Amino acid sequence: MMNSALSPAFPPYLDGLNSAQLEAVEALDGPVLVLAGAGTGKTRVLTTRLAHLIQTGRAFPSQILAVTFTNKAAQEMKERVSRILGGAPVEGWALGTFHALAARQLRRHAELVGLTSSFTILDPDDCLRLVKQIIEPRNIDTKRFPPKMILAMIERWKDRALTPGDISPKEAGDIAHGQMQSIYAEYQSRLRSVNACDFGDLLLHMISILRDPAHTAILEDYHRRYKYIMVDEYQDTNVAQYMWLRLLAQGSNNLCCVGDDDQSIYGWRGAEVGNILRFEKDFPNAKIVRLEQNYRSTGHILAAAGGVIANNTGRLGKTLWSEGEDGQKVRVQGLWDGEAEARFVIEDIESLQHRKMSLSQIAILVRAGFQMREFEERLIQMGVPYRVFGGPRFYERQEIRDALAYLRVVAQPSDDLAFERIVNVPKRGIGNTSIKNIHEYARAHGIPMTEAATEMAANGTIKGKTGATLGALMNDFERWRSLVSTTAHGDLAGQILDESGYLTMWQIDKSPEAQGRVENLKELISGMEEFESLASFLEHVALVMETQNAATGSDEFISLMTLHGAKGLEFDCVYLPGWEDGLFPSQKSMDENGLNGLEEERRLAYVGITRARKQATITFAANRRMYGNWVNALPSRFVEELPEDHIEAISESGLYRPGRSQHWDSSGYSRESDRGSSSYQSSYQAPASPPQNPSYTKPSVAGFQLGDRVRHATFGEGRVIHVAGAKLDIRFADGSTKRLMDSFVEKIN
DNA sequence: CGAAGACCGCTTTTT
DNA sequence: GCGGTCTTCG
Repeated sequence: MMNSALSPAFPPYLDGLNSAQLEAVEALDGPVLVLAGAGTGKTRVLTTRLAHLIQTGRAFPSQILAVTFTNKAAQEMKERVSRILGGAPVEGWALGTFHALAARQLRRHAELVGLTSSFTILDPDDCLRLVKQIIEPRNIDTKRFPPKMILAMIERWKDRALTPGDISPKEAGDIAHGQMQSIYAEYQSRLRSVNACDFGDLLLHMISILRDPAHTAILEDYHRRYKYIMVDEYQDTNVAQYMWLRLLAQGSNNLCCVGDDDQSIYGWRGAEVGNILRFEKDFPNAKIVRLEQNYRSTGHILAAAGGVIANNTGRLGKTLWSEGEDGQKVRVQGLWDGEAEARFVIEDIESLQHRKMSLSQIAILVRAGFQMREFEERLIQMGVPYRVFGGPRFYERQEIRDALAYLRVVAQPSDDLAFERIVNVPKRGIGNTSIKNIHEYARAHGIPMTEAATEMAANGTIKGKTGATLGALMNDFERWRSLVSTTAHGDLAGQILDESGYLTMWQIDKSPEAQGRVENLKELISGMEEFESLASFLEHVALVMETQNAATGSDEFISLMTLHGAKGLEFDCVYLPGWEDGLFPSQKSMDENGLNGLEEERRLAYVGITRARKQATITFAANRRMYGNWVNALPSRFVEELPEDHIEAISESGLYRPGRSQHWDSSGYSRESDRGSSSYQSSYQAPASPPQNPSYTKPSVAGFQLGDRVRHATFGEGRVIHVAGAKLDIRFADGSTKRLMDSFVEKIN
């Protein structure tokens, strides 16, 4: 389409958009829903539209509210928009995650919900501790109703914007012996009393402020401020997020939501596909734009994915098409067991590698984390560099959370949860009994635990050595607090960790990971320096939980991650193992959520297949070891749903399942020959025989052994002193010990 | 108070 | 089969 011919003033950034994309970009006024299928240029539309708003003078950046789900997405949007606009960063707009934006608003109005503007945002760990405290005196059967379940229930209520007052006995059910409503109410009041919020509260409190008739001026102010609102991944919004958006959008009515109902995979954490399905009803006269031209995948891949997702009901309906080649059919392979599956996949990857395929273009996408181990072992054994995505994040590490707890107690003396976390870390002889006493004293007097501890140490309620230690610690906190305004917070943090003995605790620790923890703490401190204040740093950590990835040497590694983690990413070659009923679709999902659960699993299958640009390979195993037991499995029903014309069985062997239509069984298995005689084949000739060794042999440290000399791109030469799976502890020439992924080091002689 | 053994239970995860 | 949590004992 000759866009540039239409008008001489046609901005260059609109060049190359297809007609649907252009329509979405140019529909600036009124409610707009952009239904963007996988690989249809969603981000491009979003960023171009933002740039267009600014470029045409429709809005100043400060009049735009742009919402994403993850910090990563926000970051990407920021960069791409400024690139379109010529490189200068866009200043003054409200671009961020739901939580970051709501937090910013809530700091302005915190008093209206009984908080101060310096409220703490608790991490899930603290929230859980709070729940435990609340249910402890209530005689609740924690076997039947574990704290996690109770917290999850509260979170789901918050996702739906329900406050304790909204919980009917029917809604609460007989969970926790009918005490859920009162537990929730107590949870909220305890949060308030420590001047804290959980993530859900950020939106919940803002909603209650924005819809309070007593504060219409606040809502009107936001209406004046935000002329245009844009939302990414709308299919993942929960009710609370929807309500918040809706309140803010009432002013201008210029709301543009982008999403794909077929990629809604977060229902289990409160996302409401209904939000996107109902958009037209919620926003009358909404313009709907469908992006259906796919620029990512080949025809066969699209058709295979389309065939699977077509089995879902209640879709808005899109059909992806592509101008590209049909490409290679989706390959389907049954294997004997999980080990064979891993062997098959890795050997296939090696053959790709020999054909000069970049490892960075290959991904293995699993349904659940436990599937990764088998692949990791095999990858190590074969020496294929890989990286696991979605492991524990920086902020989740124990030492980081402990350090943050120290800082929180300093910055926020009423933060009881932080206080409890570190009062006896390192061990100071202030045990559970003392903590309980402090807790009771604090509750009885209506004061924070820090204050209670100070009093109790001073007035002799806690005597002897414990009292003295506690008194000294409280003095330390007082002293650190007095330094906040005069000391650079990075230095202060270093001082606190040092003087509290926390750093020493790890320095003298002999375990292999202790060294790494010390490094992490140093990284934390150096990372603080770029923040204005201790408070703004703590805010950042609470909301932005990403690790700045340390240098990883080369980017030549394959990616191993869950299907959930792969959303939004793309690779030339994608392996989708474990397509077995019960594992994928997950039995639990189907048991708990019935048809909805199954359909969400199917969307996950759709997401998985559509990650592939050129080649998708689906595998399933007849036998799998789960929780130490061998179970035999049937191929996933999603395998059956793959349209025959677009798939190819790789070999006839290993296909069992008598009595089911084995449409791939007799079809082509031409790839057999060009793979050559692989060792794995023989094991499948006789699928009736069980594996000789059910507890498969653990590869004894693939490439690396104790004492091996290795070289790392950054750290130089060293020696392997410990091996834990893929992780090696290496002592380097400078005397330091580091725990590294084996794929980042090279063996030397 | 804290270390050591028994016991359960177990998908996905961002903020 | 592993890891987190609870219980028991010194």
